[in-house]
Amino acid sequence: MADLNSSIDPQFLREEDLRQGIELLFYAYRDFTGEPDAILDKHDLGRAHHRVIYFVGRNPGITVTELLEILRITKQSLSRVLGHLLEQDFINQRADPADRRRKQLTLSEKGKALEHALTSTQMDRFARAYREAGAEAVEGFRRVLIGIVEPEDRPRVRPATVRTSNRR
Amino acid sequence: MADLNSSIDPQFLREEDLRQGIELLFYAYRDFTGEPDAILDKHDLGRAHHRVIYFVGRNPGITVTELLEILRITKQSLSRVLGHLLEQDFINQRADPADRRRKQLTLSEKGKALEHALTSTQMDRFARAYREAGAEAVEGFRRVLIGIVEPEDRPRVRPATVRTSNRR
DNA sequence: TAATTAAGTCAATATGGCTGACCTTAATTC
DNA sequence: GAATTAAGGTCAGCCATATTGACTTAATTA
Repeated sequence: MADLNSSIDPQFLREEDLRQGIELLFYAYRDFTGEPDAILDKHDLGRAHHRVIYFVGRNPGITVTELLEILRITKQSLSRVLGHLLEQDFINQRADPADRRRKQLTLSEKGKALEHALTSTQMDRFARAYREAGAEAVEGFRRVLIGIVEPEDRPRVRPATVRTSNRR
Repeated sequence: MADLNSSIDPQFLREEDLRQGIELLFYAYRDFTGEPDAILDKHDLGRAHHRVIYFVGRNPGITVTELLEILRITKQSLSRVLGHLLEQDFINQRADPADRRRKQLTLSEKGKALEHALTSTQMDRFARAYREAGAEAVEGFRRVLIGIVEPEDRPRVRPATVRTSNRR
């Protein structure tokens, strides 16, 4: 790659700043998973179960294949975790009436309760960070993170709520 | 927790926006680890090795205990991974002359080369995202992520380079 | 000298990924 | 209608990486 410390680069593209970004992402992800993990432990569930519960809750009626695309794991890996959640009635499945091979996944009431318990710890963390940083910083946070995500998975909707600056 | 959709909250604290943040962090982390993982595979190493190589490279002379505090894993878990990296001469250790119980870890030339190969893919990703988002967004990104990290692990130094706006 | 600290080790266990092979059911296409 | 394709599930085994707990060694410090 090109010399990152080239004099023509803006200062925030210097190696030191890029490394700080890498480290912040590592630490933030580490800490952001800590609280849910503690709750999951009590239910004998792991982080993989959390991810499934989260995305099923967020996308009611999602199919297994769609879930696999989000999680980027294999069907076999998902199967164990999903099977467990079905057994324990955190998740319900029903055949898609339009294509009965597909099984639509939804959270049960029990699943919704757990989803809420898990996600609310993360929302609290985000809410505090957002409040402290301010709306303009939140918009920057969003813009940078979207740039880090692979283009095909970037969120499509641009929430009206973060229109705080008059760029573009 | 309090009703997140209370009318007194700023709009960016609504549940929908908080969930978008959670998802962005998930997707960003997932994609940010993808490229290094592919390189690591070729060397028969895993993500755990990457983390060790990264933080030893970033903190030359770091001790095992200090590394454990960053990674938040157990000594036994680190031992296998670190042992492997020592065997394969990615990392060197030498006793701290001031306290010979402590072993100072550094990257070998081979380790530095791998560290660079791994990290440069991540720096490229950050550089592109930073460039597209702009200096102001980068500053917001930093501010929010720091708020998500547990206070004791927040970076201490405030780089002069990101002073691009005259806030505060 | 005794206690503490840093590091390493042995053993057992769990989680969550992976590959490969195979099956069922349903939809689509020839 | 038969053959093919697609979605989903299942079984078996493997591997990486995490855990707890008990213990050792060596070096430093009180």
